[in-house]
Amino acid sequence: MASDAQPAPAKQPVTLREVAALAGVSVATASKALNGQGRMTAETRTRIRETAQRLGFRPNSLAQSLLRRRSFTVGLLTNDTYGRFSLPLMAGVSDALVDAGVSVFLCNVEDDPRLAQLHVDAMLDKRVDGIIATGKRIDRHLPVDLANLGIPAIYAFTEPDPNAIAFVSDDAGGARLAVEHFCRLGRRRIAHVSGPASFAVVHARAEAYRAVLAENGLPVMEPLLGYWSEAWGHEAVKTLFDGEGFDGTREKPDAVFCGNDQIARGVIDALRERGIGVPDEVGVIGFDNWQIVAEATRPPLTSVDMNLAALGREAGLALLSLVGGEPALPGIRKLPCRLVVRQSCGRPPDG
Amino acid sequence: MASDAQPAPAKQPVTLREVAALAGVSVATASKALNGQGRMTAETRTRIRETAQRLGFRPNSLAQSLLRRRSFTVGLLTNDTYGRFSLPLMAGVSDALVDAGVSVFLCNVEDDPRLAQLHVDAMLDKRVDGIIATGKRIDRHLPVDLANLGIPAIYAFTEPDPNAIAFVSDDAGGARLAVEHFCRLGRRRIAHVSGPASFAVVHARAEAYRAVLAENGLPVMEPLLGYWSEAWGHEAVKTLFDGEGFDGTREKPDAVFCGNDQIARGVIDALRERGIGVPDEVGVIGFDNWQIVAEATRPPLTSVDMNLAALGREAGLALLSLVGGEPALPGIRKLPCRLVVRQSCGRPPDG
DNA sequence: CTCCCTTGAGAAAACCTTTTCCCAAGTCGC
DNA sequence: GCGACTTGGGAAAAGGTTTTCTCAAGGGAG
Repeated sequence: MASDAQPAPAKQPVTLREVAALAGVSVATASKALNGQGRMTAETRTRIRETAQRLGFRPNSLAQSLLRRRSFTVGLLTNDTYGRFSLPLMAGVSDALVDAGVSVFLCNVEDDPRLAQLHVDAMLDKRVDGIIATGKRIDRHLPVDLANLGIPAIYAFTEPDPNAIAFVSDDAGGARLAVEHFCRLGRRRIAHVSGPASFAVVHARAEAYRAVLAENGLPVMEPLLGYWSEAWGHEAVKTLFDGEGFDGTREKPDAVFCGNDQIARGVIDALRERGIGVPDEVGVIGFDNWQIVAEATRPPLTSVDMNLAALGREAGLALLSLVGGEPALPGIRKLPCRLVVRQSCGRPPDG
Repeated sequence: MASDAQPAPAKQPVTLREVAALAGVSVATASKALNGQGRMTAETRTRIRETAQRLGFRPNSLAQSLLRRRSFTVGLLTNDTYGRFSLPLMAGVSDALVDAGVSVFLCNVEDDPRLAQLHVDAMLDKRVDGIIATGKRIDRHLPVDLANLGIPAIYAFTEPDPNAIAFVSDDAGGARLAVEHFCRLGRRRIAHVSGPASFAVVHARAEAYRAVLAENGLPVMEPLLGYWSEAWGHEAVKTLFDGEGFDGTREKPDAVFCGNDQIARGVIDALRERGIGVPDEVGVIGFDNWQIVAEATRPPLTSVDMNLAALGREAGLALLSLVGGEPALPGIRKLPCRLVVRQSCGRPPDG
């Protein structure tokens, strides 16, 4: 026989109709009882609730969505294949939304416009309440236009045009954090090695680097722009220590602020090979706080953390309020970074 | 006025009813026309199709799902926070499903049973067609039971009980690939440095390592088990080169097969610091083929790739056929790894 | 000229829930 | 004792689509 003592393998989900029938009421009343709406005796309400509980009733979200015109789903579009940036961000988004019962479709669209359109269409068909777009790097845009989709769109860690809503890390602020930390530690010859000039963040950070040095009356060395790789970090060390040095004084750096953790790692490895002590002779600070790299570096790498999870959380909350109909001004919100101090930057001279 | 020349900002999505009205037919006929069902004159069909096209009609997936009892969504559950393994896998899953119009909810549940249950419930409410579960490592299970959910579940890169359906990488095969490659290159003293003994894959790979050496009549050194970190790679090199060596012969290794790329990187760095040439004196092969690490290693690291994207694709296709009602035998399917040869393993002596 | 069959298309039910409107019975005030 | 109001609960529509059933018209066979 089909009846056994098991706790019901939930073959077909229980519907409200069944709950209502078993509780001896109409579906309308059952619905109201479960949603705390309508008027009925307390006895009726509890009876219905208990019946629902006993049957393990869970409302069909599809039916609800159809009626409410709200699916309680959002799409997260990314072109960050390895998830270096998008996964922490996604964690934040998810965290902000899960309590509202909102689930997230993750779509990796690489840089393929056709694939991007395919995913966007699929999400539109599924009536997502909104879309969050994120990119590998702040100015590497997605190959698809999210305006005029008829649903709210929020950008995170990527800046489209200025009349969209975007959340990005405050890269200039992050750079300040790093360089000012070096200043406080008494470093006086601070160099900057960063990624390609084609990235907007490279310039934002370089500007901040220059500004902080100027404020502290320290000499500036023209930032070395190259690639986001360890190999470039190695190469940059050659230039830094075999080259001209600062301001014609031929002084060598006692600190290097790097554009990301991979560059920083390359720099540290190259310094070690030259017999230059980190952090004693030269301090190094990275950017991104990619834990797995920062902690494996010897010594462990001090790095600027962009708080991607917080960024994702903010983006999620903003989308939620947008979906809820609250108005929001377009614009770009910069969220502060934080410095995660490990051992590569050194300690204050006096302890 | 509300009418302007813009290409219609699609405020409210177009419904089938509107298409039908404009084409002068009933919704039933419109539906059939668009789905290639029913019978009607070719003229009617094309007229309806053109109307739909012109209005930019896209069927409401929610309504379809409600009726078909199929939502064209699946959930991907993971506890891999940084997405090292789950993102490539997800890419494969997504790739397998996107053409079927299926979207993927990504849920990172960390190791929190409460959070896991929350996500599973949310997905059940949304009537996902199935669930794919994946873990950080093959034997690090999710803190939630996916049996008896009433929908198909597939495991990828994680093995639950043997009467589930799981796709995992053939770790033993991958290890064979690496060790046999060393043998072909003429290496004779092949050591193995791997992760913690608490991981099943560590033993699977170690077994294969022993087997291949035995088959080739080469001496076995007891595998060194430790951690999945660079630091452990460093430490292991001490043991390998300051210790007993092979079989009391006190011979030192001329090759090291590592349990992952981070260990391999640590080993290579430590060898360089000892002045031991890689690959000339000692060859090194890693596992995971974590591109960003493997390519940054000097020299670039030869590594075993678990084909996670392929794994994801297989899992996605399997789930699809399960959802389609096709029966599938429970069991664990192992998918082959492949060796990605870079420079750390050396070339054939006469090559 | 009938009868049957085919063709083309529409009506309606179904999926599941929410919400508005409605009604019957009871209660209160005067 | 009567009107007005409250209370408890149900009927029905709505959301957008698919599918089954139904039906009218037309065509061919006898």
